[in-house]
Amino acid sequence: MTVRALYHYDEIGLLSASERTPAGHRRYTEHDLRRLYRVRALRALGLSLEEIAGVLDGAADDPGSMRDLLTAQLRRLDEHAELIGVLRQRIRGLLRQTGDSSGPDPDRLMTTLELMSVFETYFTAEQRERLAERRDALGGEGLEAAKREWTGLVEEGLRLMETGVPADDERARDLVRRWDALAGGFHPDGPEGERTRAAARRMWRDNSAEIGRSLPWPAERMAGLVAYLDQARESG
Amino acid sequence: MTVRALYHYDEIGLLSASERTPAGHRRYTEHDLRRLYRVRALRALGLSLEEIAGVLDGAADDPGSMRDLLTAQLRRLDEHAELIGVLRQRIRGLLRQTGDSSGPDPDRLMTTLELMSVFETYFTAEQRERLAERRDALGGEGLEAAKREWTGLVEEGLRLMETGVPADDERARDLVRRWDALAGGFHPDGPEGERTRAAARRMWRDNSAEIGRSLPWPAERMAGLVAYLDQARESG
DNA sequence: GCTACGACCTCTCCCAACGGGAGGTTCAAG
DNA sequence: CTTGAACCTCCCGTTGGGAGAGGTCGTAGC
Repeated sequence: MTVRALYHYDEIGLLSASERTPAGHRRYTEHDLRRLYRVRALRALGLSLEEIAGVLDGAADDPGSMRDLLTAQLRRLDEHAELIGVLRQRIRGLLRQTGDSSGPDPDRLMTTLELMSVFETYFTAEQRERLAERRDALGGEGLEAAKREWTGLVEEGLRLMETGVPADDERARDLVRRWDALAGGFHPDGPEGERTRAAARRMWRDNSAEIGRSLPWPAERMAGLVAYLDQARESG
Repeated sequence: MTVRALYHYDEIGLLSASERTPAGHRRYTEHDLRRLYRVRALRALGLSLEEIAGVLDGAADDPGSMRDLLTAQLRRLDEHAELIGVLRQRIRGLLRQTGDSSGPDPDRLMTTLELMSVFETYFTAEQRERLAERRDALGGEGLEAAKREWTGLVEEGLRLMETGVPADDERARDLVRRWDALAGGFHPDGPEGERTRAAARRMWRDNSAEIGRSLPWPAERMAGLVAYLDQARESG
C-alpha cells in the first residue's frame, strides 16, 4: 500500500481515518484498519472500488449482497477469460500464417489484418461465428479443395469476361450458379444464410480492391470480375 | 467505430485524414482507410494505440517487429489468463466457505477477507505459494486432523495459562514444542521455512485479535495465549 | 533550545481510450 | 430558402491511483 492510495480512498469516501491529530494528520483506528483489510482483500479479487464501497456499506442491510457480488464477479471473470482465449487463438493464427517457413512476410500479415477489419464490418459477431463453424466443419482438406475449385472458377470467369462474353450469356450465368453453390457450403442454411450471403456480396462489391490484394490476381481484374458476376446474377 | 474515436486517433497522431475539405471536414482517402483497417484489427487483438502506432510506422524499418509484438502480446494474454484463473479459484473458495449449508454467514466471509489481507501483508507471494503447496500436500483429512490437534493444544495452553502455570514451566515449554512441531508441517524446510515461521509469529503477535475473531475462543484469551507461548518459547 | 531530516499534509496535473455535451459551421435535400 | 443531419473544436468526465510542488509537523541528536 502507498500513502497515495489511502488519500484516494479518503477522497472517494471509501475509507477515511476516523480521527485526526490536531495538526491534521490521519489517525487510522483499529476499526479503520479492519475496513482497510476488507477493501484490500476485495480489491485483490478484482472488484472496483465502487462495488467494494457498496458491499461494505450495504452489507448490514442485505447479508446476501456479498455473495451476489462475488458470483457476479465470477461471471465477469469467466467472460473475460473467454475473451482472452479468443484473442489468443487469433494471434496464434496470425503467427502461424507467417511463421512457418515463408520467412517474415509482413505484407501478407498486413493484408490479413485489413481483411479482419473488413470482415468485422460486414458480418455481425454471430454471423462470423456461424461462418467459422461451417469452415471448421469442412476440415482442412475440404477447405483446400474448395480453394482449388474456386481458383478454377475465378480463372474461368476472367476468361469469359475478358474474351467479351456478355454477362447475360448462359455460360456466365452457369458460372454464377456454380460460384454461389460453392459459396453455399460456407453459409448457414435458412434465412440467416441468405443474410450472410447478402453481406458477403456487399463486402465483395465495396471492397474488391482490398480483398483482391490477398489473391494472386490483380485487384482491378477482380473488381471487374465481381461486377461482371453481379450483372450475370441479376440477369438470371 | 464512432467519430469520436477517429478524432482521438487524429489527436494522438495515430491516424489523421490526409485531406480536408475547404470547410475543414476530414476526407479519409483510400490509403487512410487501409491504415484504419489495420489499426482496428490490431486494437481487436488487445494492443494499445501506442504499440499500434509503433508497429505501423516502424514496420518498414523492421519487418520482424510485428511478429515480436504479437508474440509479446500472446505472452501478456497468457499471464492475464493465469491471473484470472487465480482470482476465480479464490472467489470460488470464498463462495464455498459460506454457500454450502450454513446459510448466509457474512460475518465469516468478512473475517476471511480480513485474514486474506493480513496474510498478504506478512508473507510474500512466493511464501504464500509454498504454504499453499504444503497445505495441499497434507490433503483434506490431514488438514482436519491437524486442526483437531491444534484445537487440543489451544485448550491445553489456555488451561495452563489460566491456572497460573508460569511460562517457563516445563509443561508450557513442552506445549510450545508440540505447537511448533505441528506448525512445522505447514512450513517449508530449510532457511526459507525459518523465515516463514518468523513471519507467522510476527503475524500472530501483531494481529492475534484479528485472527482470534475467526476462532471459537475470544480474541483476548487468544492474544493472552500467544503472549504466554512467546514467553515460554523464549524461556526455552 | 536549535536544527536537521523524515514523514505528513493539500493541491494540481498525468496516464488510456475514448464518451458525452456545448456551441457553432457546413452540407444536401426538399 | 429552409431545415435537419452531420461535422467541427473545445472541454470535462471516467479508473485507480503516480508523481511532484510547496508547506507543515514531529522527533532525535547535539
